[in-house]
Amino acid sequence: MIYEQTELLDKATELFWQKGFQATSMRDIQQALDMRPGSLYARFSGKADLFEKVIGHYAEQILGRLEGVAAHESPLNACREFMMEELIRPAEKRYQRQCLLLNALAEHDKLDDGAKDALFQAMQKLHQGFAVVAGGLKNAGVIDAGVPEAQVGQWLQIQFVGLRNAAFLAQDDSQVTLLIEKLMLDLQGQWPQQGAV
Amino acid sequence: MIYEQTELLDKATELFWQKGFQATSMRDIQQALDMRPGSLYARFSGKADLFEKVIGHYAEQILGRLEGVAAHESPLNACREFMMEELIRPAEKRYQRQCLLLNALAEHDKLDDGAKDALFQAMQKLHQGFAVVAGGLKNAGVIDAGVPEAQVGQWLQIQFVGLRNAAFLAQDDSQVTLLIEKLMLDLQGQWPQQGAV
DNA sequence: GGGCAATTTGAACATTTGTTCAATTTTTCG
DNA sequence: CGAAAAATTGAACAAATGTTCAAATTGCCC
Repeated sequence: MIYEQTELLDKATELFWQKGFQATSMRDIQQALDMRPGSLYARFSGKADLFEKVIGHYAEQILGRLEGVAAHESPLNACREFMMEELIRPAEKRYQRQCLLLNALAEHDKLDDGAKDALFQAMQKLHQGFAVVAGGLKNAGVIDAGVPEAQVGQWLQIQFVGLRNAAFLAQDDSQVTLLIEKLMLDLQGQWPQQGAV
Repeated sequence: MIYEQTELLDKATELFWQKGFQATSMRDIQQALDMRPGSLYARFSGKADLFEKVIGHYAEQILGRLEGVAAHESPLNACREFMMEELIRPAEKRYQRQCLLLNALAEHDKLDDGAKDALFQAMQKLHQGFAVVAGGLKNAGVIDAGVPEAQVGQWLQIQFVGLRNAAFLAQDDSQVTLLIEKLMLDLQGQWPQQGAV
């Protein structure tokens, strides 16, 4: 069976997302893609290399979505929608409520240097995406112009990461919705002054 | 070498925290404790059982700390202190900035049913701990009496989880301190109404 | 000290893992 | 068509893993 690089990466992403890096064996991937070991190794130098590509692919996708949020006519509403889409996944895709990057980070010392670098770079890309959203929110007047975008970006990332965990564990999605509304309020709320105690 | 159960669990906790469940081999544990396989298996029925006990031990400890926070004369200050303690760890213990439970959750489908149950129970215990803190905050008048404790507890847990990740990645601890201050402001900020859109 | 129980030892086992490579099949192109 | 090039196959390997258990050691009581 032959695949385009993207299609192959999408399938592998799904597996890694579902089971994690270590728990996903090359045989799992071989079976899911109906490929023999040699064919896979002809495309990727090894499991770490494949994972590295998957991480990059995933980060690129998220970054694109966040740039879309920032460019929306109402970044605030787009931000809420983004959170809802990511957090309220149907039961059969519940594993997608967890963050692929965060899970990878939990296993980061089992990754070789290349994959580790790709992971930290992906986290940075995520942060960058949220900083762009912060910029959009500032332009829209939601946030005071004096608050640094990087700071708001980091805060948004924290909310995103924390909410994903809550959404993964939650049995009732209405709770999650309520927590997203709290996020919306806090976004428009007060921000600490740099330097002030 | 002989160990008390607690001492043994502490050592094992350190290893699992540092490397994760799968990446920590029984041989790692044997070496760290200077114990031979049979001695370990005489105390624990297997790796999963040991991990289960570690998770329980860890959750119990955190719960105790949170109850202390709630009982403090100023729960708000105690809450800030708790966050600072957990998030600003020295370089040699940076791995402790990540959450043992969250990391375990990332590997949850590699755990057997017993360990998985223990993990979900531990997460619930964490939530319970934060709900107790929320109660303390309500008593102190920080939060409006109309906001449910469980909801504030869940929100605090989200902040905790998200901040840990940020603190783990952060290169500058002053950024983390600033984000904790934002948490303090949001805690005293507005809360969404149940049922309202 | 002697004998019984409990604990500890460490070699060994069965699986699973990522990876390799010679042989085979498929594709390319004059 | 036919030969060279590229891709695919699948059996095999070496290393690591969780776990077991008969033998050796230690601890305890009379």
